[in-house]
Amino acid sequence: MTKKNKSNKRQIILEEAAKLFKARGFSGASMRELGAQVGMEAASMYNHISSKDEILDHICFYVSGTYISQLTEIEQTSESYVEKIKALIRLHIRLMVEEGAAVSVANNDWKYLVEPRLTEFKEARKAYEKGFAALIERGMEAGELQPVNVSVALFTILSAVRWVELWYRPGRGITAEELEQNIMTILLNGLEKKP
Amino acid sequence: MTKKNKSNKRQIILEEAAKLFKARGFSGASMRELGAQVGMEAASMYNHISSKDEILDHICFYVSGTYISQLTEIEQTSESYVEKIKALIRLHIRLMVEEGAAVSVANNDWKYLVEPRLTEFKEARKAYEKGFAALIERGMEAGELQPVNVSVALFTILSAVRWVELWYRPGRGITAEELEQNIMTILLNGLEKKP
DNA sequence: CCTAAAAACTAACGAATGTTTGTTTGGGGC
DNA sequence: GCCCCAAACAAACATTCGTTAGTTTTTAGG
Repeated sequence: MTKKNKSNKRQIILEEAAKLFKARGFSGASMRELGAQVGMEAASMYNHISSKDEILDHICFYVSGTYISQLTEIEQTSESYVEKIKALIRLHIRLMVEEGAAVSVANNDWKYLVEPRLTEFKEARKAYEKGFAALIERGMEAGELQPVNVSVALFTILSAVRWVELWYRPGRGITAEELEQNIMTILLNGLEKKP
Repeated sequence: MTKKNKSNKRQIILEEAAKLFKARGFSGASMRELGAQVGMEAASMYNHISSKDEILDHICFYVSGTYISQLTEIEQTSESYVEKIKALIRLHIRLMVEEGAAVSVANNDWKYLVEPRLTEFKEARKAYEKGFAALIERGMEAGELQPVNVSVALFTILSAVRWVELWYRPGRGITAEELEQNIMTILLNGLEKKP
């Protein structure tokens, strides 16, 4: 119980921190603001977390860990490359919809991580991009994808999915599934109507 | 001369501020850091600018002003909708390549603007998005574009172009023209190879 | 050269920052 | 009913923040 309660409070702090960091930025958010949002004094939170930096660390590596483990899973399926890429795009959209705040913080505030974790994070991200790029490259070699610059394709996909955090709200007249469908269509089939 | 010199120093401060804000975020960047980068004491900069907030204000509205004036220009041409949209995508990529720091700050740190300028900025951005969305909608009605959710198409385009700031360096083995060509192909024709 | 203005500097301000300290509180186990 | 310890608190810490004040240096014009 005690442990559970402790984990619980810690979890609440981490979740509220993700929301606050997303709204005000890591540097712009103060521990006193966070305390107010959690419902306790700033000092009290140090019973559950060890520093502001640790909060950011937890959020960033939670997100990067999720991405990487899902990538490894998708790599091992026996789908076509197009299907694997689709699955990754779906993963990005879903994570953005379900954990928008955390993903947003990992995307925008990772630069405030302190060494050596900053380097670790950058390496994890690079590994993920490399794995994703390999799928795109294989897809081209297999003739499933159009021949374009692989890095450009990779980053276009990764970015095209980022705006979801800024725009998507449940009840905006579009469901998460429709969102996926529309983004997928644009990225894979293109906007222009072919005769 | 005096006036010119003053403008000059002011311009240098604004440019270095854009770089610094991009690297460390508006909240994370201090006036003392900026002073060091400009080559003078923090206090000395107040001979040329009136506050840190004013710097951010200048950067954000310079960028939004550029976008809006270019949009109005493109709207008035007699090209097809696809061509107008292409021109806008080119504009985004070019501005990102040429003024990456300022664009980046306007994209990420506009939330630190202070009222009433914050509201003004948000309204300007909304007006721009509305104008851009109208072009997409007309393009669909004219049968030039595939029928997808207009907002999704709009934000996918706007985001797909954002990563350029994080990735593009002159001399990365790809020219700005190739970049444009590749992004345009992906967004308009799609990644998937059609039989 | 002399002078007056522009622009740089040093020093300091009050406010806000993350965090520590020491103390109080309150609920569960004996 | 008592004790204990996690968890809350208020108060204060040193540091950093944006900015101002006062002073000195640099610059340009007569």
